[in-house]
Amino acid sequence: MIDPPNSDHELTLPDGSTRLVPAGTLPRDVVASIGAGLLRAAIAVEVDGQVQDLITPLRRGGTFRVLTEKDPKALDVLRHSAAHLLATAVRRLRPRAKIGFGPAIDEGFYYDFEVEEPFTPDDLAQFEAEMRKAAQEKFPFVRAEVNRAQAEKLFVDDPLKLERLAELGDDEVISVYTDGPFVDLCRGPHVPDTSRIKHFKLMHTASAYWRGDEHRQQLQRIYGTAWFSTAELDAYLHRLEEAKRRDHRTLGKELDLYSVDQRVGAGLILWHPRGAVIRNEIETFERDLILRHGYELVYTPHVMSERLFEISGHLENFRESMFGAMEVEGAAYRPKPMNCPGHICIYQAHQRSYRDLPIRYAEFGTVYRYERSGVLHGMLRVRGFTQDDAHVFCTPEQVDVEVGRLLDLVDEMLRVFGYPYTVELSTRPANAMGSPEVWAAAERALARVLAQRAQAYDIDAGGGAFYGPKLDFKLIDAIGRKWQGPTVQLDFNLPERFGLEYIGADNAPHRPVMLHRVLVGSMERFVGGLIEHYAGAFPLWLAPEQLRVIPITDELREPAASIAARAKAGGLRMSLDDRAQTLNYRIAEAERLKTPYMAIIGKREAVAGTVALREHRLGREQKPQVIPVDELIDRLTREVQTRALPGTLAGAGQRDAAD
RNA sequence: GCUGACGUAGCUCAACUGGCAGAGCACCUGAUUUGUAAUCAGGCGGUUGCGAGUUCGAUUCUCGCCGUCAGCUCCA
Repeated sequence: MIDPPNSDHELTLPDGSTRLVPAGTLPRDVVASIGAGLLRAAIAVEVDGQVQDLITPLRRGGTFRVLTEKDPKALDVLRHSAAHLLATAVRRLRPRAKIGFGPAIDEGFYYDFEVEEPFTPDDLAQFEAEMRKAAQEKFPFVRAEVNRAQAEKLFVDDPLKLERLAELGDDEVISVYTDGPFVDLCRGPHVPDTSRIKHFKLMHTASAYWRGDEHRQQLQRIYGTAWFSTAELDAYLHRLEEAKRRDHRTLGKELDLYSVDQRVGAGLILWHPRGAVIRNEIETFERDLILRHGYELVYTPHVMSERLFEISGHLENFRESMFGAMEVEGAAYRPKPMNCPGHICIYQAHQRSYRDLPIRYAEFGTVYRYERSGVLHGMLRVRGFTQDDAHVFCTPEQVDVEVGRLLDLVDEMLRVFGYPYTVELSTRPANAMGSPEVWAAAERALARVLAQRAQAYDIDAGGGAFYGPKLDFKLIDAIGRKWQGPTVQLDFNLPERFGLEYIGADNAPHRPVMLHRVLVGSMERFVGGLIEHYAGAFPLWLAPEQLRVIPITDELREPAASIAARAKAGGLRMSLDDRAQTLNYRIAEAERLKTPYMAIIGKREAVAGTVALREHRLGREQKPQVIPVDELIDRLTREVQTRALPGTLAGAGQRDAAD
């Protein structure tokens, strides 16, 4: 609540007590009146849900809460101040550097500078040392509110700041913050002084467009991270290491899953046999799943006449990201960027009755999109990929049921891979087509279905596509990162453009609703994500090689070969390693490939009809498990059939840290 | 696409300011017959991403192209 100027503000403290303070009181004074210890610990305060620092005069009343280091919201304040500290250091060492923006971001902060020469890693080390010095100097962050003329004078040498200043409305408070030698046009909030910024590190430098506009100049951006404790900083750096260790590009090479080849072209994936096994298992699993869920499989061509994409509108909206046209007998053809037009044509191959609906067409459809060279990234961002695409054509009345079925399908699918997920409902954007009534009805339908199954969700207001609202599923991987997952989109546009119809019970034509949906999205991106999710140690059903049979000596080749043959007959993917190498060497190699199981055959096992089983996931400290061959095959076969996740096996030990 | 860095054997990486391109692993051959994460020896392997230029001489310097990486921008 914004109180009239000059009146008193009523503050409600967390314990329910209230205080009346004059407008313009500094939060610092309020906090001090609560306790001196609290003032020492205070980073900032939250008033009526707004974070502000201790030296910004109170302009409103409401709930009043002191933020200490324990509060996640204080972290943003720290990081924003760290950005100022960075600018302080840079300005000391590079007085001519012009300053841009320096906000807090997810795991740290950055500051943009306009300089003649790009920064080098050496520069970064110097800046960081200078930051530590400035932190020790314990400069207080001092806030001042100035008028426009004063501000223009302060930033006369900083054109980027002047540009920002010019955008501020006349009714807005212009505040500047000073820490020691550095002054910045800034809304705040900030920590009390620079000595609060202790646990930080400059990460890397990169360039960024001013205001994020690729037509404006590029600035030099320095990224850093800052935390309230060494432990948190170390944990963050450790998370980065962990992410690097799981990088699908490195593991993809080490595990021989895929490659790209300059001669083939950037962003085009070559699936090696071991990677193809994973993809094929996923496709087979999903194919069975969707057939059970009432889908029909279709196939459509990879190259289609450009006229089709004129009808669909893709050409007009996405020409820049489509592969170029090729001319065939005077007509232009293009690699398809989407599968929908093909599925629509199949729908339109017959006249449809309401009795036929819903119709659900599914295809593992390979599409090609021109992505700018700078955005390509391993398997995650490519120019050719296979979508597990499907389109549901239904009556408006069937939308609820169909969306419900999709939620079931998504849940069944994601559980198998061990991904928790969140759901986001994206609603009508400004440039939406179709009537607001239809949109509202569709959004209500989506929300209703989510509510029916008590599925929690966030709303991304205005985040829908112009042609319809959508549900986005975000996967959470093994180290807590979010990935784009399944999407379900309602489409009011394509049925209109293509003139889709069905004959209703009233014997009149009606327009069906179209649902687009993908589960994994793209096989390339999904498998890339799985590599990182599992850190290359796939669950048995996906493992390229499930079992490696290793006889200890040459004399045991025969019994080992017969065990291998039995495993193969049992449907397991296995190999026999009877090379004249030491046992240790062969185990090391199988471990390097993260082979889930090794069956080692010595004299004792050959005589007893057993194997000494070694499990990759148990790591270095493990005792071989001596079990009968039948049991081995039963156990592994069952593990494959149940698609057991690593760590969910009966009697499974802790996963090895060196996984 | 833009900015910066980079591209050397299948992989990971060396080679001071321009002066005969090297190592480990992998691979091949031979020896070793191994009890749970790399046995020993020998050998093969390169138009230094591609193409121009400067130079007596280019992995090294310059330009163009291709690709990779970190960001930015973009992602139906």
